[in-house]
Amino acid sequence: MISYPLLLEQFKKLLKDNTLKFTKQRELILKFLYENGGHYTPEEIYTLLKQDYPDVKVGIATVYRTLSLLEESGIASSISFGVQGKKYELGLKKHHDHLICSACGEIIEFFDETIEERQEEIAKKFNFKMTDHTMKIIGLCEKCQ
Amino acid sequence: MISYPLLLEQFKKLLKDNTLKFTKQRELILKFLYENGGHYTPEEIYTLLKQDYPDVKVGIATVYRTLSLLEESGIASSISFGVQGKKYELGLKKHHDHLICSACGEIIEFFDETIEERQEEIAKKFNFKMTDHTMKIIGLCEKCQ
DNA sequence: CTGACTGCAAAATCTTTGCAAAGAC
DNA sequence: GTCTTTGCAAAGATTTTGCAGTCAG
Repeated sequence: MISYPLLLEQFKKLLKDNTLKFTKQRELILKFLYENGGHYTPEEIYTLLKQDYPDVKVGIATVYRTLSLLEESGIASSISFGVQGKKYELGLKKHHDHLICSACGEIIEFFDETIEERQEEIAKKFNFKMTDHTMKIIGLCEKCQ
Repeated sequence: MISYPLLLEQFKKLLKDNTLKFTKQRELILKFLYENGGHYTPEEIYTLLKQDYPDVKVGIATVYRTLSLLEESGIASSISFGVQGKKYELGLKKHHDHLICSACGEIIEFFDETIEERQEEIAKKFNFKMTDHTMKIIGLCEKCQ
């Protein structure tokens, strides 16, 4: 796992390369995702940031804008919950898929080589140029059953 | 594939069993999904219905309510496009997953036994009681590459 | 008849945008 | 200084809800 200072450098470079500016808000959001390491909605990030850093002004719009930026740059990725919005996580980790508990919302990550391989084959079979893929297993986690 | 009259009977029975009423609007939406057999957003269904049956009054709210009903009853299923909403299709067919072209929006269905099996195993491994699962392969279709 | 259903418009969500002020470089 | 970014509030987009009239059983 990459260290935070390194990640920060990477982010700063990315900003510089695109003539974007490094701001306190952008750093806070990146840091939040790094330190908390889970899946969060924009709203959650906004609320928790305000709570943790009452002295720094962050608007919800900035959270959205920054998350989009992080996602476009490949630093973060999102997982969609339909009408209920999206949750974001840092995309530093190896690719993985998700098990989602429909009762408590818990998200468990997993990776399965067989599935990955089959996906490649399926894309090839349909002459699809695969750019991304997601897999969600919805159900009840151990606790909620 | 089930015939339409049979599907309609099934739907009517479902309504009766739940003390719900069989209405022209509900029938039209079911029929639309049956005859068009693809994936549609509520908005699309609403617009096309008004176009095809100018004499029948259907409100967008009814489309949403009916689609939810069909989904809850297992007659239809939806596939989520994040912020861009959901698309619905009849769920009569055998379970399948989707290849989605990010350029033209085309949706191709596929089924892969290996992936299905692995999903079961993964759920079991995490003590998850799987109720549903979705897999989307995003990419560029043959035409759009 | 009775209770469910409908369309309408208003409300609710979630997300994006316009703009003037603030901040990075 | 210049040009990007920000927060705010307003606007958008999509979906849901309240309600009085309508309709199925």
